[in-house]
Amino acid sequence: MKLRGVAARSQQTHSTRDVILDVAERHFADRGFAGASVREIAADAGLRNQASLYHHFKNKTALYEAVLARGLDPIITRIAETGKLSIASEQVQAIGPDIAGGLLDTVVDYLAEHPNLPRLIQRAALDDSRYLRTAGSRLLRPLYAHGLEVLAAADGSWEPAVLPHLALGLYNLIFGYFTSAKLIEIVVQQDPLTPEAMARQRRFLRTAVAQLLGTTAPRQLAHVATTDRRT
Amino acid sequence: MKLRGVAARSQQTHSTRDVILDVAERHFADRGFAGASVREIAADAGLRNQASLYHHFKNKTALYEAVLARGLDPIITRIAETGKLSIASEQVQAIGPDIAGGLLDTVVDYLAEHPNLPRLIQRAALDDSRYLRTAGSRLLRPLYAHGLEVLAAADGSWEPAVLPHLALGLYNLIFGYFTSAKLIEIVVQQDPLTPEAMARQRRFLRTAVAQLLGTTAPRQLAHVATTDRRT
Amino acid sequence: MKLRGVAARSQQTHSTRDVILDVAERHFADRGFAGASVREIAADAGLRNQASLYHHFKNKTALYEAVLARGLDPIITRIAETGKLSIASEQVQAIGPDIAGGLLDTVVDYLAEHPNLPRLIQRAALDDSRYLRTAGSRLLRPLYAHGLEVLAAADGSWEPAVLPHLALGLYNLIFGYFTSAKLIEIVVQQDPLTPEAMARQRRFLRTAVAQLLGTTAPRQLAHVATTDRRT
Amino acid sequence: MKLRGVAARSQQTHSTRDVILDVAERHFADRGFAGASVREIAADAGLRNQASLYHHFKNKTALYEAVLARGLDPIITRIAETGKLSIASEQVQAIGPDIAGGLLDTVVDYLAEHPNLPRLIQRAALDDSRYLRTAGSRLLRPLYAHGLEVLAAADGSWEPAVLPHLALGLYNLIFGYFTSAKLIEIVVQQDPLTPEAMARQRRFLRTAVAQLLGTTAPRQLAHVATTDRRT
DNA sequence: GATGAATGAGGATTCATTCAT
DNA sequence: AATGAATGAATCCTCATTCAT
Repeated sequence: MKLRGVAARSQQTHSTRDVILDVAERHFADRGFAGASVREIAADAGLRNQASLYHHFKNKTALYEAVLARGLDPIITRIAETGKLSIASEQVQAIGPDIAGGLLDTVVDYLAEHPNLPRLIQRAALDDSRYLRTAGSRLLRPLYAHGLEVLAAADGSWEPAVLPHLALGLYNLIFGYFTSAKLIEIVVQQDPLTPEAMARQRRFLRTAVAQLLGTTAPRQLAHVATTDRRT
Repeated sequence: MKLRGVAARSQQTHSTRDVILDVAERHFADRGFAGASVREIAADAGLRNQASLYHHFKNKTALYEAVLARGLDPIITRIAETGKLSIASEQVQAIGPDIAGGLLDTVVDYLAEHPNLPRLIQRAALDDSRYLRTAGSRLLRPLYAHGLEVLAAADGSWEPAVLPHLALGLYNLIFGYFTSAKLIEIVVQQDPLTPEAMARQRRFLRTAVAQLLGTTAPRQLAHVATTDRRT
Repeated sequence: MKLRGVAARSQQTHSTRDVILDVAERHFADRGFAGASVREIAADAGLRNQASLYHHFKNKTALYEAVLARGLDPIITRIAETGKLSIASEQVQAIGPDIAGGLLDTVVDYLAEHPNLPRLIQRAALDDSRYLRTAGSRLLRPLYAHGLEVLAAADGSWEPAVLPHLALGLYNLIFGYFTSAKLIEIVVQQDPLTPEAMARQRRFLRTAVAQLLGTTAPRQLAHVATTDRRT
Repeated sequence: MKLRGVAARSQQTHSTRDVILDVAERHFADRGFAGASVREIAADAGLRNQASLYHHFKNKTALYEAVLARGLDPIITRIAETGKLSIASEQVQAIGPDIAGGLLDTVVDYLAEHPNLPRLIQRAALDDSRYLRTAGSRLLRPLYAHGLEVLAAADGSWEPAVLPHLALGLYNLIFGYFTSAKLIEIVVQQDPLTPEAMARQRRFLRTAVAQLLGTTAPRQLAHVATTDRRT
């Protein structure tokens, strides 16, 4: 069995398809859909020729959407699962903060491990790609609807009409940190993805979310904040 | 906004250069640097030939940076001015919320009038363009330093190490609304830039900022929130 | 005619090879050699992979020539057989018209049943493919020589030098109908291959051929024309 | 004024656009639409780069249609003009054969001078290109309708239902000679476009058309045929 | 006999840019 | 200040073909 190039690898951990997806994720996150080059992605994936890539993905667009789907699915799944727990419990209101905290950690952990993803998502949000329009309707909408319910139950010094804005605000608070990573590095001149920085960000998020949801006194939260799961 | 023949307009408010900048801003915001096409920008600007564009801008990059500069300058100026006021006053702590409120309105008003800008900035942040690296060091850093001072003075149950995260969070809260506009439209199926939506967003931001800075009791803020300047 | 899975059919009338030939004939006739795609032919033939096609034909050219050969052989055979009959009879002159009529029907019938063929041949003639150059020399030349003899014997107010042009004219009259089928449909807006249209064409051809050969009075031919073999 | 490559020529007889059209006509006629390569057309036209071609024609398709239009226009114009003459005269019936003879010479002369054209047209008829569908409806249909009128008036041992077939037959008789040129060369092993061959073809056509229209006795036509305009 | 994977060469088209007018 | 023309490099994608299984 004589294999050359990628083929040699394909028997191992990653299939060619997965290698391509990995490389493409990085390229799309770094340079956006328009800025990424199929030629370069193929080359970085160890393919001798662009044509090979088209054996696995019909299109640049199909590749892009496969990358997005692979990245988004776990997030959506995690959020949905956490959501179900919260729905299952009868005391949505009381359990709110804990849920929120758990969800926060879950999502932030995942994003921290896949730092390409937030940029990918943010870029997709900026282009209004067809994929987001589809995935948006199908996946994000129920998620959003559920989020609103939780927020509505969580208390409310908030007038109902403003709740959607609160929801979006929370999203921006969480995702924005990663999205602005490049910007942060330039201005603050610190790597925002070190474990220490991430720990601080997690602490900040918990407190901030608690304050915005208004269910817990800041002081209590400050206490909770010290019991970090991960340094 | 398509124009037929530059000459017709050039006597009026907009010089050809400005027309190009307007069109380019839209294109860069919509599709990013790589996705925008000089040819299309020239065409949309009413130029019959791409060559004409090069009479006004050395190349695509120069055009891009001119667009960024024109868009960023007023924001930075406004923030800087508000900042000076706050610095000038001896009672930073007491005056904080008002300042914050004023700044908020100032910035949000400006962004609402130039909805391309936040997307432009966000894209630039994702791309880590040379321009942002330069402008970032020169303009954003002092701005950021000053912002930190204000936050530090504003009280806060916040531990000092987390303050940079708070600063970034506030930025994301404010800019993210516009940045995610396309996403919002898809998920919520409402135009996020109508006067009504903007008013709600302003109310949300005031309350949220007050809660995060922790200087004012939520209840009072809720009251303040009702006295909107703009519908 | 799309097939799902070659295996299902291969036991029946058509072997995979024949299915491929059928599909290829259609594709080559519709789009020409250059315009036809091996990939699409393979797909339309129910093959899941282009590679399979190469099991049956060495390459695209071999496939093309196989299609041509399969299509041309019966025509040449039929013409040759009719020719022999005519040669065998001592009274070529007298028997001419009948032979011509028989040959006409034979060929037209065959072409009507294989409407791809005339287009295939015409395309091959336009392309000057290597195959036609070979087959042309080998098969068509004797056929042509024989045809000339028949024409020469058939009487004719025709000067000998013009006879080759007459021969070609007859060919164009017969084949051109099918060759221009697409054109006809557009201009006349009628399907030229319906039984009725074919019957009219057969009637036209008999009369026309008789007039051109000049052996029979038009009036008589008009009579013959009414005794159509088919519809 | 320093000019290189095509530019040098463009001041002279042919503009770059015309040079491209000339080259493209040859390529399309030789190899068909699919078989012709934009790269090669550009190169043959003296352009250093394919991109230059796109300055003059939007598309390969646009180029193709420009070639077809440039080739067809004169033919259609000539036929239409001859048609008007015939319509103008009150005695359509009597004048028929002369008109037919004049038209024949006009069209055959033009085709003989532009031997690419018949192959171009034939290829277009075989592909059913969008252009033919358009031009077919717009230009060819009235032409065809007019032709039918003339045929109907010209006499008629022909039953009306067969007249369309007669019209198509005449077309095939005239165009087929050029269309089958490659085939002829192979089988007859003579260049079909020499002045002598063309003269014979013209003689053949006149006699054949007269016989098919049935208005003149073959013997008279044979006489007319000797007074050739060219060679 | 069939197929998944890979590949070099070439397909048409668009890119940003330059030059002479 | 504007434009028509030209161009090298790159774009995405499809071509026919091969190889190991």
